[in-house]
Amino acid sequence: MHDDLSPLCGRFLAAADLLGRRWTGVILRILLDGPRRFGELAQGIGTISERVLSERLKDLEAEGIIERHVDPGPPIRSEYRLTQKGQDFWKVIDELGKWAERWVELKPAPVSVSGKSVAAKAARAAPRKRKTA
Amino acid sequence: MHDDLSPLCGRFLAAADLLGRRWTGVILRILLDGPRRFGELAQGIGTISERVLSERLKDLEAEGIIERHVDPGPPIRSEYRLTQKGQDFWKVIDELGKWAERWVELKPAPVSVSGKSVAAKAARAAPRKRKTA
DNA sequence: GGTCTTCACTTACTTTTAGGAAGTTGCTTG
DNA sequence: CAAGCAACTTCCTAAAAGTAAGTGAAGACC
Repeated sequence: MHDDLSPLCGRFLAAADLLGRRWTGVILRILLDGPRRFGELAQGIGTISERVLSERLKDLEAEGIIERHVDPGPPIRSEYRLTQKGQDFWKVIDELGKWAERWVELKPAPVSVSGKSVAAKAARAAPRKRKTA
Repeated sequence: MHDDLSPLCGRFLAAADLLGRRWTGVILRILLDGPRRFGELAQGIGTISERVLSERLKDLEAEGIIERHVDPGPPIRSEYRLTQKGQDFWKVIDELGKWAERWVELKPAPVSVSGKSVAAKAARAAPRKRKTA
């Protein structure tokens, strides 16, 4: 079956662990478009909390994936940009994006189309993003 | 900068959210090698708790990424396998693996080589996998 | 010059998710 | 019939993430 896959070694586990933290993929996706400031990232993502964004940026910086540049030009502004290690992540993000385009259907709203409840199974799980409550 | 990337739309966010749950990438990586049973997955991953593995498998099944086949041949056994949607994920996992090969350095152990503490920064964060405690 | 606002974060507190271990069900083996 | 799988659940604790409010420095407004 895809016997040409990279092996499941410690390296892979570390990478999966990184991407397995919430928002990491989205942050990387945005930074691949170019450097961004803290506020821009927060806005671009929309639903991330500043607390977690701050945490994630520190994680990524510690991993050497992004760099933080502070411009103290009085209105103090910081900017985050990808290192080479981070830039190199682009193929992963791109493939994820392609997969999403092919397979993810936006659920427009839990409406039923011709009697069949479209978002049936989704309803019984998903305590993530219950912003509506 | 990579202006040919897929857009940051709802589809991407959903995909990133999926992969942003811990263990998802690793489970997919293993299933890309072929169908696996619950116990095999648990063993293959090593450090996942059965509780979470069970949860993650249900998530993935609900998303239509894997299928659960129960073989009631008295020793009841279940088997998980990828659907087409799941198989199609292979490029993402493969790129992640390639990135990991290029950029992830295995930290052999927190030994100091010639006086310099090797795992210096790693030490102050990482309450994940503190199995050693 | 006192007040207001922005930016980039922190702190404090709550909820959700993950980890760890023991229990459950159904069937088999000694 | 006690023990042992296999595949899960349950229960309980410990990390993460969510939410809101606060901090500090620099302008901008009045």
